[in-house]
Amino acid sequence: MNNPLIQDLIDRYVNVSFQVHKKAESLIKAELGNDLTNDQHYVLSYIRKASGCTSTELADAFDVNKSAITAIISRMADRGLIERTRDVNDRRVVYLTLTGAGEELFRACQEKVHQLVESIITKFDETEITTFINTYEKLAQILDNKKKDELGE
Amino acid sequence: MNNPLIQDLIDRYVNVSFQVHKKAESLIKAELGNDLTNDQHYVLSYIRKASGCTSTELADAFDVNKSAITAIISRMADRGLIERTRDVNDRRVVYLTLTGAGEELFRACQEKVHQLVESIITKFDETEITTFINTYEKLAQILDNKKKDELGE
DNA sequence: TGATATTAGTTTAATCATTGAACTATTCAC
DNA sequence: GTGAATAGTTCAATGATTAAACTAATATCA
Repeated sequence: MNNPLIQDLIDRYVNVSFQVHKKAESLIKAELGNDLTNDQHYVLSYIRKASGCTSTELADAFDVNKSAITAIISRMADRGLIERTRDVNDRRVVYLTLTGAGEELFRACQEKVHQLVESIITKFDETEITTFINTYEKLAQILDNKKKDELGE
Repeated sequence: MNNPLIQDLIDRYVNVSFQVHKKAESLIKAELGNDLTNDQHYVLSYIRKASGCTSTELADAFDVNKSAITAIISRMADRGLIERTRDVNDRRVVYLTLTGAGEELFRACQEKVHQLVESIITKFDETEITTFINTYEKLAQILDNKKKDELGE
């Protein structure tokens, strides 16, 4: 297609998503300091919500190789933030949970991240931000389907 | 603040931005294949628009240490994608430009990325996507100011 | 003018993230 | 009960990142 309007939207989207992504990561990283990398923060966040999840599930959610997850989990397990427990019935499976220390560190980091996000989104009026997040969530859904389509083919 | 509505928006935003970011990176990565990493694609894209820019400028735009840029540029210069030219008047400064090969590779990759983005944004109606991008751009601006504020303090 | 600051960029050592391939151990299927 | 599939790990290689020390060039200003 050669609709110039669409081309312009694509350009703007590619540009802005790249910029926001870089800057947001950087601001979050500043909040996390030396306690957690951004990836580790994501992983803690995921396990906290889905306590007892598996590496395979994480690899799916994060769209990475299972060995990448093994590496991240190992680093955090070494620091006593995450615990691995083998399933008694299917001994191939390993369940992931936060330790007390993991929970505590996550809460402290999440507090900072929420304050950061709050300081940002309160610069929008409520309708604007709600509309934005709605579309954003729709986009997440579309990307998810896109992924599944590709695997299905 | 304890406004539960805001808290909900923050939760939704943190979640969705994380998801979209992961999935989008992954889809773009699939398009780029073994030709370029996502970061390298960003760098080519930047230099193409700002031909003759410096490492310092890139480090600013990408919010990373200058040595990170040196490393990325070096890898791509080794592959003949980017050229470094010293300023004649201020011999500390190095200007970055794409080589012919860099230009060509970028165009091929950009073509694929644009097709991907087009297949996604055409699932929204035009008003929706325009509104979304407008807010997104406003967000980019706010993040940028936030960054400058922090440096200023 | 000349000593000192600053600036642009690189190098180095260390760490984290990622992949693909080979591997272990377990369970499933027939 | 043998062969295929599954969950997870290990290993080797590569890329990205940082902080600190460094080189080389330019700016400052006494």
